[in-house]
Amino acid sequence: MSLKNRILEALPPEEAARLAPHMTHLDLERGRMLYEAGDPIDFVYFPLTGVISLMTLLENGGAIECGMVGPEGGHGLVAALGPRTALVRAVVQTPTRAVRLSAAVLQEVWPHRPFLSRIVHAHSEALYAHAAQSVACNAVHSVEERICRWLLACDDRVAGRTLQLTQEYMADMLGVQRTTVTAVARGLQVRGAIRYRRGNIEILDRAVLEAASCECYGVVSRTYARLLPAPVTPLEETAVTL
Amino acid sequence: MSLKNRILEALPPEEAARLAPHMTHLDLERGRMLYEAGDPIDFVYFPLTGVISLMTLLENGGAIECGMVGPEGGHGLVAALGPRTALVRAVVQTPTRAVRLSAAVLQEVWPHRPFLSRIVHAHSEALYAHAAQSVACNAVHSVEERICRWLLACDDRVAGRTLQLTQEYMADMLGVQRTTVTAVARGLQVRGAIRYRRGNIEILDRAVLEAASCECYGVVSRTYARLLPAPVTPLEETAVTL
DNA sequence: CATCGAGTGTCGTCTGCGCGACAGTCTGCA
DNA sequence: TGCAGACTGTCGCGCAGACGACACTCGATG
Repeated sequence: MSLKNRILEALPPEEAARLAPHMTHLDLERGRMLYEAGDPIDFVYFPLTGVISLMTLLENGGAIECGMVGPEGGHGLVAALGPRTALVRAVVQTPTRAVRLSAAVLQEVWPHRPFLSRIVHAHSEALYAHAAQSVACNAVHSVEERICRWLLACDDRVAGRTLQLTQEYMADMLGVQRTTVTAVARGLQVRGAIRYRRGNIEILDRAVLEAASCECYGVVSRTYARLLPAPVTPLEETAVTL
Repeated sequence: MSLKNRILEALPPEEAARLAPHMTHLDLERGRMLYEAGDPIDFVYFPLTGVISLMTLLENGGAIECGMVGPEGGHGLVAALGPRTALVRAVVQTPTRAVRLSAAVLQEVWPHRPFLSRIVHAHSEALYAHAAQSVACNAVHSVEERICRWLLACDDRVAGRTLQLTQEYMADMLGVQRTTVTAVARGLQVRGAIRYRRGNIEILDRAVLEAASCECYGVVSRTYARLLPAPVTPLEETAVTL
């Protein structure tokens, strides 16, 4: 996977040129909180690789993932539209390389640029589709199905075959017990789908994961593919990663 | 509760005047499907009373509720922005009186009207907040908590104290067993919170429901209150309904 | 008034997973 | 090189809720 953000790649030259002076490259370490719910949104983050998790907060201190932003999107894009306040917490889930853009600049430029405008709306639709599917998923699908779905979604957004995250972290995000995650992970390892090693999950066989995951992975992927710019030369990329 | 849609009520006179000629009053019977996922969106519906449910479809034919639109909002508003395609199924959940507006007119008028523009974005934020909270809710809260939350949310949107819906329907929406709903409903009836009678639920004591529901009801209500226009003269309304 | 179907009540079984406890193992750090 | 803490593995108990079966009751309809 190349280190590119698909929205930035798809920007028409003029719009890219207008925004470029306001962009900064950043490396975001895992666990860093970009926004707490209610924070003012000052910057939009476009990941080149890595996952930013959107989390719903619970009274008991827990936080459940309700969305993801990776190289297919940008976090904070929605805020460019109206109320510049974060609705949910945003946390860097895996080490992330990203481009940061001032939200004020975006907000000023956006209304006059048809491409940006379209992409902002499409992105918010895609996030809604993700959340809506997760509502149903959490209501009726098993923990194993949901874990597989989640691993695949992460893998899609991270360069390389290894995800840096612990089982405990994963359990918290999904709202399940750590011991349940361990049991499922063991099963997947036995079946050759993944390899676990102290905070690193290596994806060995996506086909097994896909078979064991619920329909939600495919449904959401297809929605993203329909709404957002396609990866640049997907065939070449596949060749490279293999 | 008066039969008014809060967005329409809050429209500045000029915007209301511009849209009025394109509006039609409708009575929508329970169960009617306004949009299937993927349908083109031709009309926006502003309920005066009643609930339109947004549903995520599952492979097994099931459909889980992932959002609600009542007198506080409008269904199809989001579509005015960009892709005029329904993301999820929309079904009339309780008998609904609504105003219908051509989406084409809205799409044409919207970009030039600051109020409409703001409201459309705020509404889509609110729907996202609802879905995001439901993701967490379905992951960690009990069926009883979720049922109470759901009854309260319906009650907020329906004129009168009686909700016309069966336990079976409710079970499908929430993605739980009908027998579980029956058990919970029995318990709530014993506690004097509701009264059940063949497809009609009467809300007798909201305080009991609130105590038995999870935090999610309050969280989402407050988000709606923050983002969307307040009910017209809420105090008077309370007096009337009592 | 008889019938039929939709809606509700109830019971029993089974299982996925929450929840707590603890043991084992790896890695970084003193 | 040994310690400490982070991470994973495993076990057992208990329960919420899935799932199926069936009986009852209300209300509409001929």
